[in-house]
Amino acid sequence: MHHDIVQRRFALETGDQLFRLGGECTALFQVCSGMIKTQRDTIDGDLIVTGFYLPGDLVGIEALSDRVFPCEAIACGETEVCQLDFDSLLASCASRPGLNSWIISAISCHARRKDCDLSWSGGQPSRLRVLRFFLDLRERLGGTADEGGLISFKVPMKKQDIARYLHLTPETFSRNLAQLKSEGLLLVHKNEFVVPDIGRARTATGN
Amino acid sequence: MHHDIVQRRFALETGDQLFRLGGECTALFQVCSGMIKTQRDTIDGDLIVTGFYLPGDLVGIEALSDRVFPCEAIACGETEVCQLDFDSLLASCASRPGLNSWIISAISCHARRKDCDLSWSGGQPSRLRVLRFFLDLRERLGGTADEGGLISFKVPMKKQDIARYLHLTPETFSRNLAQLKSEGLLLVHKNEFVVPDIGRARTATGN
DNA sequence: CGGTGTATTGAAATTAGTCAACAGAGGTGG
DNA sequence: CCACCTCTGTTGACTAATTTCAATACACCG
Repeated sequence: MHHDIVQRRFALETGDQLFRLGGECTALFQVCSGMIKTQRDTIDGDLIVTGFYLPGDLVGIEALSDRVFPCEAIACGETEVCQLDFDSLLASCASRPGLNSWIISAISCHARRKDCDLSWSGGQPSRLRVLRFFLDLRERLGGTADEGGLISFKVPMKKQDIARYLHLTPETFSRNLAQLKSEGLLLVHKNEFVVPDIGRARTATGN
Repeated sequence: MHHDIVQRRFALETGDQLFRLGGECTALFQVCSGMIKTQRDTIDGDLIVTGFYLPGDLVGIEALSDRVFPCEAIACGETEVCQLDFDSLLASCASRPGLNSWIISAISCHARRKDCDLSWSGGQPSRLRVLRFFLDLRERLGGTADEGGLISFKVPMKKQDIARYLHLTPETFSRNLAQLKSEGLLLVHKNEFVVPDIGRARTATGN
């Protein structure tokens, strides 16, 4: 989609930095494969993860207005991204209304996602936050059905990153994950996750 | 600014609904005076506030992509808003590059704000969340300096709303507020708030 | 002067965080 | 190929924080 505005496409390895906090920003990035996480230090020195970006997602939207990145972006696993320069993007928008509404729509989606994140990243008990996180991730990743019709999905990020995203300590996250496994709501093997009974899992989240 | 794209301007009373959850969305709203809050039910039945919008802020950005509001918007106190229709907005963008980048910039600012909210809406102890909330609000509201050079600001929303925004119970919020008052970090009279010593308050937040 | 909704306060129960020790996986070098 | 090292994740006991439940105070409006 919109191949003519892609400036370049490149690959990142695990841990590679796509951009750094405070860096000047002249382009957006769209994830093609893999995963990007964004993170930032809090004012009391903790590190928190502010988002995970999957294929199709745009990274860097927060920097469009003042062109400075408010966070750093790191690849979780092997990742490919496309680079979309602002200036050529804006220039193309002028001549192509469709492109313009595509961008606005994409940014709006991003805002909606963040907004929804706010709904469940705080407040509710940690066990629900963890379960919802995996249900949401499963949905976003799509996953591939195996012979039994179950969908497994690969989780490339470190557990510590998930904990930092959910505002939990690694210990609390680990305990909750163990509990969810023992309840049979999640099956875990290495980085492969399976939700054996979606209906039951949804019920457990209160839905 | 951009008067020609304002479709209409109207006033709301306390508690009036600007739009409802799931409602069809054909326009953005810009707050002219007063305050708008957005809220939503969580899947377990709690009500949470997802944002407070002050004069200049755009409300409804999350709905741009699929044109359905993901939350409801309510006026906190007497409020005036401008309505900006999507279609005419997009049409105007085509002919006016400046308008287009203004919109993109505004949406990006919104995203950045949400992103920063995520940084402090969870995790940190409740006392810091409360203090930071008021420091942030003070900065956004601007406030008016009195004879002593201190800036007081009026807080139109209910305390319960703030609690729901910060993912705290009203009780916890109330206790923290009482503590901040007793520490002399906040002065409160009715809805008027004063931060007597900004430096000390910032230090207390860990900054 | 009630009356209703909102805010505060207290004590108990629940939850998450902290600190410390241990286990496992992955990588490096002998 | 194995031993070792390091980083990450797990588990346990303890501590600190927040929520919950219940009662009371306060403010606004009729």
